[in-house]
Amino acid sequence: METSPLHARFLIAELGSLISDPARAAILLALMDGTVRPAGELARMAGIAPSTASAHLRKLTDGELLSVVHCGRHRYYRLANERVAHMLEHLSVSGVSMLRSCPWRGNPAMLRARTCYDHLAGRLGVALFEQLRAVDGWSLSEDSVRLSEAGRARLLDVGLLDDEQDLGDVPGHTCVDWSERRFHLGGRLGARLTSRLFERDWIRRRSTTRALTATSIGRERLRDLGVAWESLAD
Amino acid sequence: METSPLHARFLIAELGSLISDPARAAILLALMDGTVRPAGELARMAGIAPSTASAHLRKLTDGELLSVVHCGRHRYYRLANERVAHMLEHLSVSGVSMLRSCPWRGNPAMLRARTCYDHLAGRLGVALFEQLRAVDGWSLSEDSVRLSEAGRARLLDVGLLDDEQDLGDVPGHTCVDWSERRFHLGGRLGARLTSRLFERDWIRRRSTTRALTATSIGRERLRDLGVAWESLAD
DNA sequence: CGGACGTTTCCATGATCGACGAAGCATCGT
DNA sequence: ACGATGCTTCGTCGATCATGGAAACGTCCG
Repeated sequence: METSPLHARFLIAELGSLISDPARAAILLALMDGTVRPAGELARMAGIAPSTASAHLRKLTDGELLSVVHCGRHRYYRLANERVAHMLEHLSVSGVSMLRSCPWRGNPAMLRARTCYDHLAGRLGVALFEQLRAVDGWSLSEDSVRLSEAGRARLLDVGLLDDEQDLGDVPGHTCVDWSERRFHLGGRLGARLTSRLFERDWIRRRSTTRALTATSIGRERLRDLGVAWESLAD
Repeated sequence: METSPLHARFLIAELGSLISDPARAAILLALMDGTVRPAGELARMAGIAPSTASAHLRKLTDGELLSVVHCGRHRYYRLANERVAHMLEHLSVSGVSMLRSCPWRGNPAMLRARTCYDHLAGRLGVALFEQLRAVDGWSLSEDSVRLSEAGRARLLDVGLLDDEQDLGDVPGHTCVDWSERRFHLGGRLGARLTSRLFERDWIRRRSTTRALTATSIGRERLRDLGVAWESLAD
């Protein structure tokens, strides 16, 4: 169902209010790379007093643009989820790129496969999404992506899912992969499938970065899915 | 080059201010389907006095979110360009879909091929973008898409471009095609190529809608490009 | 030419909001 | 237990801004 047009204006306006202040915009920009920062540091980066920053941070968390984790006497803030990051990326209007700073620029490993928050991105993420699309593996609706029967069968086939696992109710969403200018899968479904890839030891993190590498067993299984790991290199 | 981080906060904040008012949000929502409406109608739809609406409309046009055309004693307003429309589409954060109302839902002809503002969209738009990508026809940079040498050669091959035409300097950009969850080409380059398609009579408008149909000569040429028009039907 | 209509400009009002300092609260280190 | 540190709450001031009515401007139609 669509959002009630009567209320949509208020939702948009509320969101607009949140980003209509330069200090809040600076805070959001500072967090756009996915980092987690304490309140004081954000105050300094925005050039405002701690008390002022606190008020802004409260608004942003109340508005569900930020999330906060208590840790001792520190409070660490970060973007609430990847939807917020994408929303901010798309705020550019006048041809000016406000893309989140790309730490993977010129990093082949990151371009090939990486995590985007909690799900798969890069060429591997895109390729998997496309391969499952090719076999009608997704059921696309207006605002979500779910695993179709065919998709579930496919993943069961290659051994990523078990018999009893039914992810048909888990919603995901398409996620714009700007490094590839294509879509990959995000949302809860994207996170679930990615954690399965880790559990099965098909993929592993490369050292401390968000870049990923496929294990030998993973490469075999990916080939079963129609994705040649070798071809994903630049 | 990236936008100066010092100024990005102000650009974002300015944009936020523009959409932070329910009345302005209502105006933008009313125009999100691409329609063109006079000031009085927008005032009525937003539930505010004409004088108030006039002030809002001035801000929105000054902020380059709307454009206005004089016509007699009327002033018709519309979204400034498709970037604004996409920005608004992407404003949804809380899982609520604020996608522009899709008049092509369940309309096979629109899904197959249509214009999106001034460029090609739907399955045909996506397929052409992907086919040229497959032959390295695009040179993708951070914030623009241009025709590469290979791409120019390809289009020259199939007869879409002439010898003397060099669109290498015309910038375009990727444009999210939500009906297909893929990218197609927008921006000035997208517009230029699309108008070429019309000039060559490869495609024509279907009656008065934005839906398109391929002529028989067009279908031949598209096949040369690796796009089978018949396969784009649902 | 004169009245109707659509739109904008001007103006005064009321409300909202961001700014910072001081004080309060919680936690860490010694 | 004590001060130091990180952060929030409170109170107040000043600036900004949305609002609608009245008046002015421009255009269309008798």
